[in-house]
This record gives sequence, C-alpha cells and structure tokens, in this order.
Amino acid sequence: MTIAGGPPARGLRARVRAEMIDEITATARRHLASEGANLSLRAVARDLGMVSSAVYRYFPSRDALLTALIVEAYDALGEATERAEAAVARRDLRGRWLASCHGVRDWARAHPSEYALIYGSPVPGYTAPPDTVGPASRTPAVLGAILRDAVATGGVPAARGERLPKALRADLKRMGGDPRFSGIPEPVLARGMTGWIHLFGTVSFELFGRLDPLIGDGDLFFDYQIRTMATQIGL
Amino acid sequence: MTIAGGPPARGLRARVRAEMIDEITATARRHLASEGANLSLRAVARDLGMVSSAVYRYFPSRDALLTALIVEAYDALGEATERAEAAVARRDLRGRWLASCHGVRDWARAHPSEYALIYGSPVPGYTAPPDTVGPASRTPAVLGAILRDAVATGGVPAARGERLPKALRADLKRMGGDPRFSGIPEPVLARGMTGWIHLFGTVSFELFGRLDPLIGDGDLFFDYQIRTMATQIGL
DNA sequence: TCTAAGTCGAGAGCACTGCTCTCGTTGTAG
DNA sequence: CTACAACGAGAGCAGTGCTCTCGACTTAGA
Repeated sequence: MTIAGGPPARGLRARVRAEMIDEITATARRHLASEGANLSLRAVARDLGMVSSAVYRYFPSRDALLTALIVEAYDALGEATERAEAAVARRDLRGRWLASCHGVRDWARAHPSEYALIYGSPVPGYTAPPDTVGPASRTPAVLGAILRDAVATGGVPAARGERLPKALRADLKRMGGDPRFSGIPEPVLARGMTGWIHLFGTVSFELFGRLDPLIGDGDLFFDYQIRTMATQIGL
Repeated sequence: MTIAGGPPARGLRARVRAEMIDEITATARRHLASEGANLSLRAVARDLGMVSSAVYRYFPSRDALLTALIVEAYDALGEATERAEAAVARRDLRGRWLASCHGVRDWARAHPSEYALIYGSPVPGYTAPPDTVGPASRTPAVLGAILRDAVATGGVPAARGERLPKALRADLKRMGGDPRFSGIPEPVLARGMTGWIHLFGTVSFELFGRLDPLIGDGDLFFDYQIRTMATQIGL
C-alpha cells in the first residue's frame, strides 16, 4: 500500500458506494421520465448491468428508491422556483410572485413525471417519510418570503375587511410560528394559501391534460390565471 | 321451454353477463377503496371465486376495467354534485355554487380512491379513452349552468373591466359553442375556470394530505376558501 | 503483515402480476 | 336437433418485488 495519496480513510469503498447510489437514482429518474410512474427496480438494475438483488445493497426497497426520487424532485422544484424568483428585482413584489409561479410551471413541464410523482395522487401503499417535508416546503417558503416582504414594504394590504373564522385564524397563527411564514398577517396568509392552491391546481390541470380540449395557448392561459390571482391576493 | 314468462330473447345469457360485469366492477371498486390505486385483476377474480382468465371474457384488459371504474367515478361525482346543487333554491345563485363545491368535496372524501383515480396523476401507461369525456364534464356543466343563470338574472356582473388576452378570449368563445357553457360572457367564464381549478385544487390538496400539517379544521378551511373564491367570481 | 469481519454482486427461488392459449362444458340461434 | 358461440378452468409465459445463500473482495484491527 502507498503511504499517502490514496483515497481518504473510509474512502474508496464509501465513495464508490456514493457514486453507485447516484447512478441508481439517475437511472431510475430516466426510467421514470420515459416510462411513467411505475418504476421497475429490476429494469433499473438491468440498465446498470447488475442483477436486481444487488440494488438492495443500496436501497432497502423500491419505496426507498422512490423516496429518494421524491426528495430529489422536491429539491429540484424548490431550486427552480428560487432561481426564477431571484432573477427579479427585490422591490418588484408582484413580479417576484409571478416569476415564482412561472418557475413552478416551467419546471413541472420540463419534468412531468417527477411532478406527477410529488403532486399527483399518492403512490398506492406508499406514505411519505418525514425526510420529504423539508424539501417539500421549499417552494411554499419562496411564496411566503414574497408575502412577508410585500407586507413589510406596504406592497400588499395587511387586511381588506376579511372576516376569518376563529379556528382558521388559529391555524394561520400557528403557521406564523414557522419562521418561513412569520411576519405575515393572517388575512394575507389566507390569501396566499388560495394562491398557492390555485397555482398547483392550474399546473396539475394542465399537466394531467384536464385543460387540453379547452385551452389552445397554455402559456397565455397560465399567465392570465396567475395574474388575476396575484391581483386578488393584493400584489 | 316455457311459452312466455321467461327472460326476453337474447335473455338469460346476456343478463347473466350484465350482472357479471356489474359484480366485477363492484368488487374492483371495493378493492380500489381498500388497497389503493394498484388494482389486481387476479385478486378481483379470486374474490369472485373465479380464475383470472375468466375475467378476460368480460374485460379485454386491466386497463379496460380501470376505464369502467373511471367512468363510474365521473358519473358518481357528477350525480353527487348535481344532487347537492339541486337542493338549493334556484334564485340563490351563490348558494347553488357553494353547494356544488361542497358536493364535490363530500363525494371526494367519501370515495378518496375513486377521486384519486380520476383527479390524481394519470395512470402510467394509461390514456383515457373518449368514453370518459362525457361523464367527466358533468361536474363542470353544473357550475356552468349556475354561471349562466347568474348572468341571466343579473346575479353576477358580466364584466368588471377585465382585459382578456385575445387568444384566451378565442378559447373561451369556442367553449361558448358548447351548449353547457353557452350564454356565459367570456370574462365570467374565465372567472369560473379560476373557481373550477381552485375547487379541485383545494380538494386534491386536502385528500392528498398536503394540508395535513397546516390545517386543523378542514371543513372550515374548505368553506372559507370556496366562499372567498365565490365572492371573487362575483357570486 | 496477517487475519477476522464486513461489504458486495451474482444466482436461485418464492409469491405475485397481466395476459394468452387450449380444452371441455353449456347456453343459444337457426 | 345441431352447429356455433360464449364461457370457466387450467397451464403457461414473461415480468415484478424481495429474500437468501455463496464466493470474491475490501477494510479494519492486532
């Protein structure tokens, strides 16, 4: 053995292992994109020139592989949204909101299978482990930051005479405990949730083909939808 | 053979066949409810005391069975919506809209697997055959009728200074060609689509667990959401 | 440096799936 | 009454997720 220059302790094997995991998830993602949601672990293994049982050295089950893909998808969507939002001047609150929405849609259209994986119907026996909640809230966090900035700079009215039911107000107050949504008045938070739901509703309807027979120009429709919604939020 | 009183011509076998089809779909629906979306044709057959190949006498493939369930689900949802809407006084346009929304949600909560089947991510290799478009538009038709009545009686403003992009206006005009959506001015139709998207977005988010950590009282949240949306539509 | 321990890939195998084909049985139409 | 079509059962094929065992290999400790 050489004295130095070799890989670090716990090195070679651990690194090969990490690379292997990456290769598996990458191949799985490709399969997901090409064949849809029913991912075959055996097919992934075959693609990598290994036998199916070998994959189980890296992922204890097919669900675990799916979880890895889900986390990756949430992160990718979150990053895409953050990047789109960051490209707009800080003081242009409405522009930041619209850019975020377009960021979500653009990523979803570029990665329909991964979007369906995270925003479609839950996979049969699968229940999302807690690892996913962090990455999942990255996109809402972007929207929350915009609302907070908007409230702080007076870019959005804190209240417009809404009458929030007591229990709903309590839920929203609890949400305000989360630092990502703190500093946002409850009425604004409620409006923001409407926009959030409407955003993903629109993207899902478009991707799942629900608008196909109705809408010719999807870009225009989406833009119009989120603009009116932004206006109704007060942005 | 008896002279009369027996089953009609083309009778016994055809009737047994129809009953068999009903039994299969009923059992399949039960399996769907209990086990989630991955429906096993073999398990359904086993439940009916027959062998899997026998089921193929009635449905050419598992997808065909799924299609039957999808059509049934669309019809059931449509009927539930229609019934909820019919229970409200005709002149109470806002009440009719809200009742329809609640009808959708109540049915979805009572049949989550069937809802996921029709409003979740599209099944992997499956593409919806044209048989489904009719039943699928039953619920939108209810909402459309309310909007038409509202416009006719002045219950909703036909225009509120919206500026619709030309291409979008063209799409909406084309939608107006459908008798179910005729007589609804384009701006109202656009607002209605926002409400439609938001409605199913809210139901999907609730059923797919996206609101779980945030919202305590789901009933209240949903009601608040659709009320504010109805107001924004102009109802 | 040698050895015990742990990691890995391959292969066989189990229970399950959708689907096809064949083979007797049975209801039906002419 | 007969020829035909529909039907259910069974065997079988290719595929799936997952488990277990076995030999080859890397790693860590003495």
